[in-house]
Amino acid sequence: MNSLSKTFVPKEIESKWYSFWEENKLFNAKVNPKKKPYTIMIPPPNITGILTMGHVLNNAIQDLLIRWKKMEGYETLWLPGTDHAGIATQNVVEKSLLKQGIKKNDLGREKFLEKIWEWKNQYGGTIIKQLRKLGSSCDWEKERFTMDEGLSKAVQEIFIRLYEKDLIYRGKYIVNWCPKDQTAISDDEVNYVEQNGSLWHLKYPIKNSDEFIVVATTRPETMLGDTAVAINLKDERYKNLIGKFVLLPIANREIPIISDDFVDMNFGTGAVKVTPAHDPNDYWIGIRHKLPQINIFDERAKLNSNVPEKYRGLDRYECRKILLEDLSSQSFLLKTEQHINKIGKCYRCDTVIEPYLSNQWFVKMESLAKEALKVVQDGKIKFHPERWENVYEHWMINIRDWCISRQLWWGHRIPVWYCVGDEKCNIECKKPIVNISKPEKCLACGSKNLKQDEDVLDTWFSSWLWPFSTLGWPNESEELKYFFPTSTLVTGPDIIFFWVARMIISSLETMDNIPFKNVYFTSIIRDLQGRKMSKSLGNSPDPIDVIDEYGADALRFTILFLAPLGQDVRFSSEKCEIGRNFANKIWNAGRFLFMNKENFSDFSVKDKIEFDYTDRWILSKLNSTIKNYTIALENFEINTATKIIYDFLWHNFCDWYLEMLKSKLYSDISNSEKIVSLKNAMNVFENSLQLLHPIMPFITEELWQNVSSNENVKSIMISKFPCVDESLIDDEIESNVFFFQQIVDAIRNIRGELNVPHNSEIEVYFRCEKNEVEKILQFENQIKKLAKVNSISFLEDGKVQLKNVANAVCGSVEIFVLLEGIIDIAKEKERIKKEIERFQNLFNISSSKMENENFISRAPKEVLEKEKEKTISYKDTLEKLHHIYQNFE
RNA sequence: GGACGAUUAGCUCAGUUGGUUAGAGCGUACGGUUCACAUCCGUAAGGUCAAAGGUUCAAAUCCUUUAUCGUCCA
Repeated sequence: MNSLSKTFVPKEIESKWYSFWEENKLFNAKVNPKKKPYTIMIPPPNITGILTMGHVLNNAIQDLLIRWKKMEGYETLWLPGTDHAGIATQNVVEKSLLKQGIKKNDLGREKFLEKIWEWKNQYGGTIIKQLRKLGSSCDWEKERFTMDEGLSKAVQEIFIRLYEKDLIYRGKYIVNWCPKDQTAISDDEVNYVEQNGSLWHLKYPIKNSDEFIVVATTRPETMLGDTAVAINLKDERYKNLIGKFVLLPIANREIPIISDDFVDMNFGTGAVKVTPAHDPNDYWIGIRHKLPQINIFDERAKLNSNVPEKYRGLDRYECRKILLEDLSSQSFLLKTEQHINKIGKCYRCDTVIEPYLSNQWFVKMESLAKEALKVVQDGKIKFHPERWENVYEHWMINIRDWCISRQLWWGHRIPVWYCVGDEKCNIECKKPIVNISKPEKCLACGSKNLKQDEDVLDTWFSSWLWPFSTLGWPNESEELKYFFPTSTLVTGPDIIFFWVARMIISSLETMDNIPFKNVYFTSIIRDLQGRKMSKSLGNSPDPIDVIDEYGADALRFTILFLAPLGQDVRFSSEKCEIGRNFANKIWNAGRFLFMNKENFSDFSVKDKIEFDYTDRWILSKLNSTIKNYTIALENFEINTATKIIYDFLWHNFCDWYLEMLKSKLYSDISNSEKIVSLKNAMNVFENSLQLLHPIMPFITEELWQNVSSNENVKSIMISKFPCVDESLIDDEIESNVFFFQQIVDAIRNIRGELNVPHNSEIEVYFRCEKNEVEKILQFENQIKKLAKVNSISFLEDGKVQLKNVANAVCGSVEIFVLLEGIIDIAKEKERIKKEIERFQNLFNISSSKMENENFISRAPKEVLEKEKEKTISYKDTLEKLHHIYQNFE
């Protein structure tokens, strides 16, 4: 192993090992009754998407879980795939065709879909390719797409099942309608912009009275479609009007005065006109109060026949102008206020969108939600962090029906046919025919003139089946039986309603089982200013660039290190230095071990040699690390786990253990003794690499291949995950080594503070109890090596007064560092004085507690005992420091 | 308006059920390149834990209020 370069170069090994894993089929999962399954379904990214930092975090966590569970002996399946993203994909392709001068409508539905498939086949796999760069151990042979044949079948199947159970229906729904493009658009496609507008106050006369109620509106023209006036029940001004009627001006209709919590008493006059057909909020008020919905526009937003003749055919803004004049002349317009409001515009053509009622398909959610709520409340499904359960509950309790139809071409076409019919048609022909394929004829009139519903289903209507449709449902495959329910879902909290909740619902409905046992909600990645990373801001680093610069391991490590459970994380690519430096550190620790191993031509040991305290110490530390690391992972405390292994490798293994090992390797002990320690070092290193592998797969594989103790196992991926050996956790050894470390720290502190040159070795004297002499001597060589000391001596109590020394007190041990000629007495005096102040402070705090009777009577015994010891120790240290200080006088 | 979260060193963040001398990484200052690593090693400075009350022998941690920021819902 002399080929290891001085610094770790990720590029040289990443693709090599990824191919190795794939060629050896280490990512592939099989039904294996001898093993327990562990399954993760990837949240399918959008085929138009490219890898973002959010994906990096999300997939690093999934890969960590999969690799860890695989090493623990589970049959792991991480199933990858993508979703077809109806709106996004259709828009992308539509735009690119427009650049070539081709319009969607000129092509027609079938040709356009062909174009989308072409696009999908060419570009749709981008993100999947990028995931490999990260090291993701997905089972690529099982990759799925939401518009695959099998998954499409699942969509049709669930639609029909729910329809037959009367859980799917067709109804009116208010959508964002673009009057220019004449299509509904999704909420995401509406841009809300602030505009200077007006707030018009209109007087509505109350029936059988001379009084008026004044409503304030930003859209007076919609009054022609008003079906109520709403006020807040708590509003004293209007309380007595509830249940009365007003006579709607111009339209001359009677409409009721109702009360609804939605009404903001402080906005406008506190009374609002309700137009259920033309405002989303009013729509819901209308639903709650069973109000009629009067649509006053046609699809071009011109007034239709539901308004008085005078206004028919007018554009909505033209109508507003004329109507305001009429209201004014008839004294219904009380006043006009300046008002800034937000209006929605079509992101494509900038036309003001019109909330518009249209025919849509819905899923009845109420009955479905009940059990889905229960499985989370009962703890069958656990959320991490838990607090998202509240959000989930709130949504489930206040659930609304789900509008699943979309006016698009790209997606699963709704499996519904309508009889277009002929002269024989009757009422029954109007009933939709729900069927996977086109029925031969209308069941009512026998006509063969049938037309499929033009709309497609919401993309979420296919992804809510993802945990089981990907395994073959509705077919009862062996894989479905074995891998379902899945183990953990890793996703963002922003899609808890869109996706997580709906998967739980669909799974309970079709599989009669939960879809996953745990849900891990990831952090949101922000930039350094705390802004969400987004394409339009351009503040999102391209993870592929980051991988090229720092390496995939470094990126994975850094993002997991920075992202605590449930908190957002501020990221910039420079932070990957944390991971890169750590990788380099491990790399060099490996180099050190391999280089030293090569110094021995025969690496076997014949004599029976026991481990010394340094070896037992690192084994003790290793085992508590294994224990804490595993507990952290089991609790989904991933950044805690990351910190634990970082701290162990860097600060225990490298900083102390390897340094102590050096002093042995360069001493005159026997080769066998050296080899025993070196072998132990390699064993501990191997275990550390295995712990770290799920986080940093590439570098650990590369190093493990050189350190592996088992030649029958070809990859660290399938080596056995370290298991804690409690018998090796040794408190006594740990406290002894801690004692030694404190001594070394104290001497180093003196060296550092007094600027003793690195290469000048120093003489050190100790003054301590007899039993501690032995203890210190045990560490003699290590102290010499780690604190750069050339001689160690002991002073008998009170016998010698040393001048020209720097002093330290370390528990009951006094340390004197001989610094003839170097030491500045005044400076040293100052240093000791500071120490005295520090300990005096500690002593005061501690002793005042011990003087507090309440503390003594009420604090638990252990706390009391500990405090007592502290007081004694501080007092002892203080006395020694005072003594030293007096020596200067 | 409601719900949830955040506020700890110059910066980014840890801190489990109340009891440690409140930690880490980066940055800063000083010293270091013969023997794994300058992507490194050693040392140090830096905090009235957002504010005010309260509970307790004991509060960064629990409770109340306030402020600022953020997310979701309406």
